[in-house]
Amino acid sequence: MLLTIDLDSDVPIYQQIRDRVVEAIADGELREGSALPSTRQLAADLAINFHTVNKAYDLLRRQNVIRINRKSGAVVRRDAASGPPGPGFADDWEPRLRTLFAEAAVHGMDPQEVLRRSAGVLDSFAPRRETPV
Amino acid sequence: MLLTIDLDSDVPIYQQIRDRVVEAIADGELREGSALPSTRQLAADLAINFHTVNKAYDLLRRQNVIRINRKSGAVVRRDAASGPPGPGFADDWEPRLRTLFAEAAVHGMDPQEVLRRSAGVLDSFAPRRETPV
DNA sequence: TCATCTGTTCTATTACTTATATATCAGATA
DNA sequence: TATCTGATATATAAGTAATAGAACAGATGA
Repeated sequence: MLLTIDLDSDVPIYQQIRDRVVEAIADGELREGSALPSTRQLAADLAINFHTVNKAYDLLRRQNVIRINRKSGAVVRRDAASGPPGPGFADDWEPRLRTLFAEAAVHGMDPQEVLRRSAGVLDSFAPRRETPV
Repeated sequence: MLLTIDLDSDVPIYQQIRDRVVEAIADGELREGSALPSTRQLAADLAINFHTVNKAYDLLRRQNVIRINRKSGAVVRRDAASGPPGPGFADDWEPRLRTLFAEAAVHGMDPQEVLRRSAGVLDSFAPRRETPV
């Protein structure tokens, strides 16, 4: 199974699918250019409605993570992670980092442990492909 | 103004209030034991319904960030950030860290820059109060 | 050619969430 | 006493999440 979801979670299913796909790309399980399952196929595998998968894929497309062609289906964008992030991305991303870290701080997690776990997560990701010469 | 919200955001208002309060605590703007505005007062300041503030405060209470007494109102918990975080907290927190970092990676943010920004956010927080002797 | 699978689009329904609006009550306060 | 507070109840309007069924056109492989 490429992807698992939790129907009991309060995170919407389409959001879980988006998150799992993004994580699979970061982990290197999904390479750039590789195809995702068809919406109907993934919906059948997950035993959910194909409209829900459609919504997740559309979200990934709007976030420039995948491309969707009528011909080749949903494909991980080759240029999603090439070059520096768009200028607007960090402006949207860092406040969310700040909120997440504040939550850890308030619950008593030591700053050093936050950094340790952060480094651990980053180490678990696949190394960036070298820019072709 | 203790707190500002964005009515145009797709983040629910009660969630924004929760996030801002958590951040204010991490920043040291809200000390442990200090009181939050009354629900009606904050609602008036923000020009929103007091039920929305009520929902935010109730969320903060269920997440053990504040205490609510009929007498003293909403107060930042003294023991929210004392001692190590509950064992279940990290299990809930780290997957969200992983999702956020995966998003950065997919959008081409360098792991070193992720770490740099992480350290920067942690540095912006107020130092933990020393455990009384 | 034919059957099938694909993405795309449309309408519809159910259940839940978000935010608002009133109203009431009891305890605390000045 | 008048006022502010938290707490609780009900109601409503708008939006979201997920489901369901249907239809169409392009692509695919037998």
